[in-house]
Amino acid sequence: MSQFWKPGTERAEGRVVDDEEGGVLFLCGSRYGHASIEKQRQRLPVFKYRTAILYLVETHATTVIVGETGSGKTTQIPQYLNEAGWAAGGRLIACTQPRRLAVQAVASRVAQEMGVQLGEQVGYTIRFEDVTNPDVTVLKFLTDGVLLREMMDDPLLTKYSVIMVDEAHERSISTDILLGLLKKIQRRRPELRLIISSATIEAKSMSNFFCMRKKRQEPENKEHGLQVEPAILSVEGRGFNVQINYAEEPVQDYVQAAVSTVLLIHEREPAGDILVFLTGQDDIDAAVQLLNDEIQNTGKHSSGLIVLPLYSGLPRAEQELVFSPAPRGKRKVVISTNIAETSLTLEGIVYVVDSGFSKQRFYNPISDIENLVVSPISKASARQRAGRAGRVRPGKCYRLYTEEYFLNHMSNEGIPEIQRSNMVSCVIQLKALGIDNILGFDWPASPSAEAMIRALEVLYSLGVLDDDARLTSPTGFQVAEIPLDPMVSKMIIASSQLGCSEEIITIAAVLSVQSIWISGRGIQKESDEAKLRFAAAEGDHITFLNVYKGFHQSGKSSQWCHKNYVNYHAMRKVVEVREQLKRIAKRIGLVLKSGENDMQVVRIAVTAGFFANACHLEAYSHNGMYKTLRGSQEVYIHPSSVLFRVNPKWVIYNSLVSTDRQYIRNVITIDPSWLLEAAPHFYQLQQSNHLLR
DNA sequence: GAGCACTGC
Repeated sequence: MSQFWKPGTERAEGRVVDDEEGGVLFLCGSRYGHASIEKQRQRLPVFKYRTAILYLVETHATTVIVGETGSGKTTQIPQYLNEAGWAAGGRLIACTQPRRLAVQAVASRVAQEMGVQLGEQVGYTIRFEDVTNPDVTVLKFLTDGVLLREMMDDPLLTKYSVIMVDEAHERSISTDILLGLLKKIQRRRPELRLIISSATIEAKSMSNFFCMRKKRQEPENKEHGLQVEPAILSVEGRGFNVQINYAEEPVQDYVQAAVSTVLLIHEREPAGDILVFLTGQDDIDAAVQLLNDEIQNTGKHSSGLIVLPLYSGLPRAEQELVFSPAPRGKRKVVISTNIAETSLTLEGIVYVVDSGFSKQRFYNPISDIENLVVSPISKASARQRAGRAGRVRPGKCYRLYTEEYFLNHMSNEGIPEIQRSNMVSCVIQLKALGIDNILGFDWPASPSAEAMIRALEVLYSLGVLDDDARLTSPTGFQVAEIPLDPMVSKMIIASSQLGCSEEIITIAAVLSVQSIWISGRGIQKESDEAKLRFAAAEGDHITFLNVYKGFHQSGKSSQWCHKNYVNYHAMRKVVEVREQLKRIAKRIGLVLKSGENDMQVVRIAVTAGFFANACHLEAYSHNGMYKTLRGSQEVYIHPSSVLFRVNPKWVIYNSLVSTDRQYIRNVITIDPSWLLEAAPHFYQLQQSNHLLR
């Protein structure tokens, strides 16, 4: 192994908190810390940890907490705050997480530690689930997205006295919006305490973001006698040391290199499971195949390996396999996407193999296309991946890249999601919160001007924003209330006027889940045939209505789904989303009505939201080439669509995926005259001549 | 005749 692998030099890479910075309280060092920090650090007993946190919260408007897995910050800090009386006077302490499962897990653990019933003093709120009691709940755990929704009714979050934002370093869109808004709220509510929990490497930039003093236009905070500079507090976790090994030479083929590394670990290292990080299904299937071939060919050499793939698209039952412990004398190898980096935690992992890559979404505001691209990960991600090896005992991490690359070429943080995404939903959310100057909003990381302008254009064309970029009434406010892409929301509002909202809400719910079909190798033929049973000549949206109707008539039966190659879990989610959408529709004054069997009116409602995605079949095109009306891009109907090879003259699509060709997915036929009715301002006279030609 | 990193309201 020494021929290939070189141990890391274990320096204090990226460590940003230091006692020389002043105002930094060291509770203890980091396991990555170097010798000088080790010497100076003090190990304080737990009661001082509590005292320190309370002191910081009493004296600092914002406190940035850094710490490692198992440091207890997520569960203990809320309890300390509660004991210190921050929840007195009917005020609440809120703690956000980016994921639903984490919210549930943390809330139930805190309730258990406090010896109270979940949903009483300690509760949680996630989409579709509110386990709180307004009269007695003092500690409330929630997803950051839910807190953002709450701000639409209560922009200053007046019922909370402390807000803790956990996992802020992950920089999800919701977290970034929330951080920007919290900074703004703090000017109006100087008594509000913020606790930002972040990975060490991000602590300094979080602290800088919340530092009021830097902005000259904010001198009034001194009047409140608060220290305006955020404090940074570091806590130690219970994680074990992970020895980092780097490739000696740059790796040409990371799938092959990952496979070789797994075999070497298996041959030379003591018992313990292996977790391999690759980028996606293709890589993973290839690696699984290579490993299994190796096991067959070499017999004894690699026996005792159990190879398991893991990615979110895998059927539920196969995903469950990775959680069961390996039988005695066997070693489990889990080959995974990023899902195992944050969303799932596997026990028993001692060795991590890190390819250094992941798939990331990138949005191009000029072409308005989102792409999935294999990209290098950040140091923060690399460290998170390595940490997965140290949960049960000291572990080892094998990085399939050189140390020189890690130190000198890998970026610290990675590009925040907000700079890689379409801004349409984000802009309408800020507008609804009364942020007028969208382009001047103080973000932790600013989205590109092009993306913001494109979003404003789209919202204007939908009639959601007026000439002064303010929300229109009622459409703009209604669209903002619906937790979906604004084009889908607009379609729902139109359906209320057209008298087919029951059908359109079903379509909106289906479009909001990944796929309602079961797919997989070996069942393509059967599932295609099953799909034909529901296929509608009008296109995919109407096909979805047929599936939902069948599911509903079966009594929402899982057997029915199984028989028809329909994904039962997805359909359950459709039902849940549909119910939520109906509640919201009623609240904002929409009419719930079925169009009965009139599918034309349903297609007109779809056009009202998605007119910008109209395409027409190229004349004399023999291979089904379409061109988009806006932009004249060449696109093709995706083979998964019921309209594939049918090639009607005029269609509208829901989404565009870009691979070797541009494919349009979820496609429906339209009459071009509807475009002019839906958006006369969008399709000007010139285009209308073209349309009628 | 293809292809789906991962969340979330």
